[in-house]
Amino acid sequence: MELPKVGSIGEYIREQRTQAKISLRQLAAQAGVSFPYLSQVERGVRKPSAEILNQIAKGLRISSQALYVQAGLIDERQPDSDVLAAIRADVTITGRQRQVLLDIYESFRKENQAAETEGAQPTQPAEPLDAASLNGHATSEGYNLP
Amino acid sequence: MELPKVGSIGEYIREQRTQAKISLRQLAAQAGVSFPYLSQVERGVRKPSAEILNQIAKGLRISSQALYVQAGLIDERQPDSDVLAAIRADVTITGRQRQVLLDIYESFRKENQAAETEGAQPTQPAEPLDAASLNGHATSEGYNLP
DNA sequence: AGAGCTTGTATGCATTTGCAAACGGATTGG
DNA sequence: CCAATCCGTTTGCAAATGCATACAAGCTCT
Repeated sequence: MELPKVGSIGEYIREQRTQAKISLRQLAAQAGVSFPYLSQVERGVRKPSAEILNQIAKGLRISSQALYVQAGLIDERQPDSDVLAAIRADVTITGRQRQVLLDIYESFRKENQAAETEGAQPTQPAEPLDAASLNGHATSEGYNLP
Repeated sequence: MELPKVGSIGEYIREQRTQAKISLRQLAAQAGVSFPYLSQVERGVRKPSAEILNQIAKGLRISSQALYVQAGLIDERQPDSDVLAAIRADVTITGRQRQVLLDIYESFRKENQAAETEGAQPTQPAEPLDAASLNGHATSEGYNLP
């Protein structure tokens, strides 16, 4: 019951391989994996690790990420927001900074959504983004918002 | 320059975890993996599979792809989505909110860069994110919202 | 002083990966 | 006709993953 609903990774690989008109052994050689193992992978008997997947993708000349998505290793759920995805993917900031940015951005979104559904009543949110919630979550006791 | 010089994936995970100020067990619980194994992963004793990596990324609230890149499982350089561009392109926030996010993000970047070039203690900034720098840097008087 | 709680780490064990070798089945050709 | 190759599959087996359990060090109470 754990098996993915559709298009197991193996079928996808085999499809790509047959479409490329190369044999199992050839692909295995090009990918640098053993052909028996590739056979098992294609039939779903074995579940390959990411490294093997990466090598197979290289041998197939397709993008690794396409395979990862097929394998369900990347939640390619629609990026709920480009900003969120970008912040999460950013490696130049620390985890805490990331957390702060995510919190602030989400509070912005929430505030705007509330204002939308309720109607044009901008005077109401006397404290739309309260520092307390942020402080409670993040350790930094900054964010004093006049 | 793009890729931060990181020895192993484990160090990166531990760095992100400690910066997020959560314990090993907490992250393990959030990620759905056992804490002893997570310990071994962080110290490089074990090499986690992609699924575990994915769960860790989820528990760590960072993008899976960032971890895959760190682990060397994705060598194709996909332009790690630019946070600044994403914020500028976002239409669900107001102009002032946008300005706030941009300011904060850039101050983070500047702070990290200063810490990098200057100090040889990247992991031990007693208060890397201090509210004073934010407020002092803020051009507009206060981040008051709509 | 201890009990009680947390933190991270070492150990034993089922399960799995991934490979090398051996196996049947088609096709070709000498 | 039956070697000579191709093809893909099956079969053991070393090595690794990943977990549950048990362990040692640190902190806070009363």
